[in-house]
Amino acid sequence: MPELPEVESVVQAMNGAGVAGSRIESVQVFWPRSVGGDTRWFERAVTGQRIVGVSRRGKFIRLDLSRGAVLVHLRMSGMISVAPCGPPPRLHDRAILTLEPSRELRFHDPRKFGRMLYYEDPEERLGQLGPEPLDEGWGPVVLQQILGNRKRMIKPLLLDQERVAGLGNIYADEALWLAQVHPERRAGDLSPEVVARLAVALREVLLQGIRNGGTRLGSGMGNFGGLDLNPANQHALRVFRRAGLPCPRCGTTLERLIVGGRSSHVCPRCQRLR
DNA sequence: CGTCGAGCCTGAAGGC
DNA sequence: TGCCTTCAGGCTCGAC
Repeated sequence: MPELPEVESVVQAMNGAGVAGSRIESVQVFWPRSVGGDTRWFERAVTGQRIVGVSRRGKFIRLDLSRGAVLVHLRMSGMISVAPCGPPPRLHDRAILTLEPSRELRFHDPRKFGRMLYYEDPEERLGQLGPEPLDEGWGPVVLQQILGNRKRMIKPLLLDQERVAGLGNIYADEALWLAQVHPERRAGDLSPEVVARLAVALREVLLQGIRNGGTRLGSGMGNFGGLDLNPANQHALRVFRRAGLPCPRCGTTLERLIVGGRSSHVCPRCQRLR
C-alpha cells in the first residue's frame, strides 16, 4: 500500500487528528526490530518529547520532535492509527506511543518490514533521497538530469529512491503507461519529448492518487483505527494488475512482465521497446 | 555502474 | 475442505 500518495494520505489524516502538538507520554514496543532493535534506546529518545510537526518526505512519515525526529517507513504492510487509549494491543501491533492529551498512536505491521526510527538529525537519512515529482522545481530539466545518459532501464531507475523519491511499483507502471514508455527502455535513450511527457505523467499519477486518498489493493488499509482513510485510487488504475484486460487507450490486451525483478504491467502496443 | 538473487516476514490467493 | 505453493505495494546486502 505505501507509496507517496498513500503516505501523504496518512500524513494528512494524522494532521487532521491533531497529532502535532501532542506529547509522547510513554512507549510500548512489541517487536524491537520495528524501532531499530534497541527498545530501551528508542524509549529514552522519544519519551517526554513533544511532536511539533507531521510531514512527509518520499515514502517517509516524519514526526518532528522538540529534539530530533522519528521517521516512519511503512514498507509493505505498515499502518498507523490514532485513537483513544485503552484497547489491548492487537495482533501485529509493533509499537504504541501513548500521547497526551489522551490518545495513542499505533504502528501496526503484519509483515514486520516497516520501521519507526529515531534520528537526532533526520536529514542524515532524508538527505539521501532524490527529488520528488511533486516538488516545485520538478519538470523535464530535472528529470533529464536524473536520466543523464544512463544505460539502466527506466523503471528500476524510477523506483530508486535516491534518484526519484516516492514512487513504487503501482505509480511507476501507471506513469510509464501514461507517457507511453516501455519499462525496459534505457533511461538515457529517451527523446526530449518523451522525457517531458514522463515528467508530467509522474506528477499526474501521484496527484490523482492523492486526490483519491491512495490506492487500496487486496485487503490493505481501510479506515484503520480512527484515521478515516478511504482509499479509492484502485478504481482509477489503468494498467497495474490488469494483465489480460484491454488497454484503456487502444484496446490491446495488457501484459505482465518482470522488470528488474518486479512485476510490471504494460500495453504492448502503446509502450514499445524500440 | 548495473543486474541478480536472497533475505526480511506474514497472509491471501490459486492449484490440486 | 484442506494442504501446499506462489506471490505481494519495499528495501538492503553481497556476488558477479
